[in-house]
Amino acid sequence: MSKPDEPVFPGGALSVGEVARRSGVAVSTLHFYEAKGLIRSLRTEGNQRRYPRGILRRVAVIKVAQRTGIPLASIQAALARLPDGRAPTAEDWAALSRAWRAELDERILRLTQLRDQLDDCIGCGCLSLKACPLRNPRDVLASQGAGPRLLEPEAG
Amino acid sequence: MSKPDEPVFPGGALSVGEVARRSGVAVSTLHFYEAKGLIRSLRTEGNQRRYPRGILRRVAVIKVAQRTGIPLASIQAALARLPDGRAPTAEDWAALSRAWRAELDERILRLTQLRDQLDDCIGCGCLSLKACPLRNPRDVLASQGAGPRLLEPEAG
DNA sequence: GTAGAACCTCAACCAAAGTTGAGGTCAAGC
DNA sequence: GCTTGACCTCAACTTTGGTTGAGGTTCTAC
Repeated sequence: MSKPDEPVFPGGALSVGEVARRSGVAVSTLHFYEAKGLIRSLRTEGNQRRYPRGILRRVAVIKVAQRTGIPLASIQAALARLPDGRAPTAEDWAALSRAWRAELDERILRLTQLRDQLDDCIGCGCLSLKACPLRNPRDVLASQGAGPRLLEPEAG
Repeated sequence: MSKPDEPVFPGGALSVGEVARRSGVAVSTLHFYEAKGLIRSLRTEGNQRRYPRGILRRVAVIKVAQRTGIPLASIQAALARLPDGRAPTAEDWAALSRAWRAELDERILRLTQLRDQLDDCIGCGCLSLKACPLRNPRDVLASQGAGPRLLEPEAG
């Protein structure tokens, strides 16, 4: 409360330290995000980063997307599709949110299916049974043709 | 179908290649799991791995746990608590499943909360607002004391 | 009795998402 | 005008969950 205010830069720009403090991400992470193309900065004459106020929203969006389980590379790709010249509008952000909500739905659905299957298995101890859908997709499902699967797609 | 059957080893033991084929994980992954203490093998006189049949269930359990998002180290710890001498019973596995089901519930719950918040935000574009719970935990929530949080705990 | 498949170990490499540290610069207060 | 904190770059390191490759051995089948 009695601490001196943060320095106010021309145009309301924020230093990297301020962005770190206010967004809750480390300075090194902001550097890292910049290297990955997730954020950009202007530089002072002395080569220090300055961010427009919109950076806080952008970082917040990145963190939300990360919490949904989306990898940074995908977040970067999505952010890259935002309008280039002007600041993004509420609708721009909302469109991103809708897309990510769909991915989140997908993840929740898959985890829920897994949970339900696990429930079934708890009752019967069926991880020991050949027929258990959780047990062994290659052994059981693979031999039943290429139809829809109960499980998450395999990583490979 | 016309392929020769897999070799049958004494006691129904399985070679690493068979386990890989039947469980859907790579041979290198089985080596890796063994190095991490998730599975064990007996060795032939020629130093080749042989697994008891129960290995397929064990690997299946590992994969299920991984799908719920549990890291290998935790899976290893959980498996280490299984009875040492005898083969695990259905109830042993069911106990594991119950524990992991609880973790899965937790993950689903957090993702669902996140989704609901995202829903709210889609309507109002509120990632731009100071008050948005998704936006900036440090800026908003942190200043409200150490009470329960709406969001997932921060990684750091 | 030998070809070739399957196996062995060990080390190096990969990707993601950062963190840490060295060595040096910038900026603000006294 | 100097000290101190904030900042800069770049390289190396971390963890998780593996994969890849080199160089060598074992097994199975003809």
